[in-house]
Amino acid sequence: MRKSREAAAESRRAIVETAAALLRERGLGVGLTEIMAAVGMTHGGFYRHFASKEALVAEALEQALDEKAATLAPQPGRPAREALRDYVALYLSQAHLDHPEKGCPIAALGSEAARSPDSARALAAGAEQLAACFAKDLGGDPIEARRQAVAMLAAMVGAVVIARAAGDSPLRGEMLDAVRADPAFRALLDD
Amino acid sequence: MRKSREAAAESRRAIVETAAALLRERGLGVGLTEIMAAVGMTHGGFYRHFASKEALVAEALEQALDEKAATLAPQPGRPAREALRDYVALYLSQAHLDHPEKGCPIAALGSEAARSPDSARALAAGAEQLAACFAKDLGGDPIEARRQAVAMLAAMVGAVVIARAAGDSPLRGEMLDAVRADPAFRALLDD
DNA sequence: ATTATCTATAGATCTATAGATAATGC
DNA sequence: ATTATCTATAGATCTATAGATAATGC
Repeated sequence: MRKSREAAAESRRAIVETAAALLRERGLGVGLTEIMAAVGMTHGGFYRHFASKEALVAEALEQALDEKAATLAPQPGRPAREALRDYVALYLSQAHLDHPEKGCPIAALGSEAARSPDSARALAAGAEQLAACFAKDLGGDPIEARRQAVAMLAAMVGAVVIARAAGDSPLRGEMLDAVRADPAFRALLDD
Repeated sequence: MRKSREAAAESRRAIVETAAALLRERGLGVGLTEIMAAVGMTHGGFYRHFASKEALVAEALEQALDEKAATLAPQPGRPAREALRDYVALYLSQAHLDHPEKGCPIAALGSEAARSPDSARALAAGAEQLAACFAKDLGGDPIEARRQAVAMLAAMVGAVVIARAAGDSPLRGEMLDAVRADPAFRALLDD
């Protein structure tokens, strides 16, 4: 049942993509058997593509975070501040709470990832990337923009983590509202 | 090797306390065998005290969060705002980053707990409790105090989650500094 | 007699590896 | 001939339970 070189590369890509979604949905404890089954393969084939589960996890997180940062990249003819505004609005939305598998890996996996070095490194690199994009898009004094970018990232991640844990209690929506109404966020979102 | 009723109650208390620390240190994946061994018992004795692992986890998280909220309780002859200031200063400290086992369960377990209903309920109840204490201690207009309390909680949790994932990169300290320097936090911390 | 704890184990995971299979690519 | 994938399995977990043991508490 061997596949062509091209098809094998596609298998690899599918494993990373599927892992990126399943990890965010179910956590770092999700098994290789389940990931491979979701791709349509058996777990035995895994080690032709990756050295270890940890290697896959790191690659999946990196890719997911790069995709997120890419949506913040400057687009010709569109103000950077607008791209940031849309990013923040989507981040602080019910849709984001409901779909961790497509959402921010830091919010979905932050507390667990801090305990496994490779995952932590991937998340930290992503956080740094996001903070740098935020600061650039905010503009103004670079030092204050950087500080505000880092503080905004903290508030966004914390709001989504707590709101998700809140289930369907009132705190769920209140978390999003309270952060959106904070001065720095209002200035951006009301633009 | 049976123990007295009193000693059995002490065993139960020790299991909850040990679990509260180990869960925050190692995550929800920590095994009953390890928890019981840390208490000085074998895993076989566990089910005389608890119906399931999940029941222990919920109880351990509840207790840890109650302890946290208790440090915010009003003390005779001490301004509420001062208690809140100290709480926030400790929360946003290197010591808190370095000792998750004694720290905030929401920051230590937030993203994983969101996936297991009982744990999520415990964390959400704790978050609500903290938000209510914050709002009361902030004083002023109740609506705005509540909003600010919720937003501060989000920023604090997010900052600790990201800072812990950041390992020893510069982002670790920057996270704490950026949130501390945010207007609402400065107003409180500079008192 | 009751019961807190222990030993032992069932049954279900999980990561990783070994060896077989069958299709690609030379 | 090479190699992508599969089957099968080793070895190490993990939660939960069954039954034995021995000390408490009546």
